[in-house]
Amino acid sequence: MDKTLKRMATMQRMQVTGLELFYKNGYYNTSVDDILKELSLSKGAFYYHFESKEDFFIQIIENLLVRKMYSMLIEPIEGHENTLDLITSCFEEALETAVHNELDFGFVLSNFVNEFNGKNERIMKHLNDILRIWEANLVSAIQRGKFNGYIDRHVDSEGVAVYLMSAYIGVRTLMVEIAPSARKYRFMSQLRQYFKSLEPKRDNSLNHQTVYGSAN
Amino acid sequence: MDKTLKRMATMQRMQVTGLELFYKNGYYNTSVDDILKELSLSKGAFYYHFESKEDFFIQIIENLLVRKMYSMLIEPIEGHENTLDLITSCFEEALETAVHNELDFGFVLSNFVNEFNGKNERIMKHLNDILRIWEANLVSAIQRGKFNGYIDRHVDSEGVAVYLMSAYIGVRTLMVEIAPSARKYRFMSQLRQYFKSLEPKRDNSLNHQTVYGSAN
DNA sequence: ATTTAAACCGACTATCAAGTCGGTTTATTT
DNA sequence: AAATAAACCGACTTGATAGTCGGTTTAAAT
Repeated sequence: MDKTLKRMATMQRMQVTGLELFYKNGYYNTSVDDILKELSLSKGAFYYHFESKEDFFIQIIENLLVRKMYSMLIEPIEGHENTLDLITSCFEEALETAVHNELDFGFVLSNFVNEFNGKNERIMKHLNDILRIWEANLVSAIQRGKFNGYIDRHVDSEGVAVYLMSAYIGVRTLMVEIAPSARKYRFMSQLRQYFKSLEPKRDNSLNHQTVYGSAN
Repeated sequence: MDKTLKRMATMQRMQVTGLELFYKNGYYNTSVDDILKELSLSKGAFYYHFESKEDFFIQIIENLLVRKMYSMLIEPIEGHENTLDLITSCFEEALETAVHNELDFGFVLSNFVNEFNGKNERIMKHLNDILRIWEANLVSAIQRGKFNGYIDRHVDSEGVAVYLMSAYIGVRTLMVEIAPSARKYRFMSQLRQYFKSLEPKRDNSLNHQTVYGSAN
């Protein structure tokens, strides 16, 4: 096999297995040897390809986590239809993978935020970057929804974005142990309820000020 | 000093400092020596009073975390007024302590859930117990709100409870790094918006089925 | 004052994990 | 076939930390 190909293949295998184990057991609770044992590789191979465990992890963030966040939580809502529907089905799908205990990258992200917060500034910087991208993307989706008439124009786009991310991250935390499927269902129907309240009010324009923007 | 008093005092000091450090740096990232150094005590003192680090932590959960959860997130909403207002001001206050980087026990809880999930079943059992108590309390608050006419009777109490806990835990995760104060403000105003949508609809009873209960 | 035990000290052990490095294998180049 | 370098091996070093234990201090009881 071509040497560069072999290099890429080995690094890829290490990163995939690394992310799996880091997700399952946490970064600090997963030793490099754990990953290597899984792959029947040695310390030498690892430190030949990566500078350090931390460096390894950052490459995982950049190569796997960022891409997956894009494909699961960012690109799916970049269409130009009703953005609230897009977000709904996007969350629906992401939470479904969570129910089946598969890797759900929105959660992986929030998990790592929890684990590294206050402990590793360098890694936090990378994680925060992803959060910011997610947030910015949600904000522009909401704004698009307003522009297209699916969302009331008085709605605070940034507020909704923060609220959505909060709710998503939170429900994933709650789903880890107790009744994930039931919690997903309940969560989703409350999300729909909340989205209903963001729709444009056409019937009575006098109510707008009281319903929205308690901006004091 | 009385010996039993001294014993209690020392154990209390250890637990308070322990919780502080466990919260700040995480359980696995805080050594027993870290705590002891903070208190100018020795290993001997620690293992004289506690069986193990794990046992120590469980006592912290039972003695400090549970009590604080009660006083911050459970008892404040046990009044008999408008429960949505009670929950709002309760969250408002809890998040305000979070803004000032003080110990916010709802977050401490979710932090630990993240840290121990899949790693320590025994500790998780204790943490899940608290989550369940919180949830049960929220559910009965919502039901009380329905009974008192502050919340529409078609609302799914369990759904709202899960949604509230999710949102709270999530926003706390988001508040750890980026713009906590702004995020708190945005979160709270969206929460109020969501609560608005739970209020009884008196004007048009025909709309009920379409607004609520997409229970398919 | 003496006894007794609770409370505490801190050196020590055992274990685990990150990272190093000299050596070996494998595949490509000449 | 020989030379070369990338890829990999695994024993070893270093540092951290949970838990142990024999000894010392402190304060209550007699």
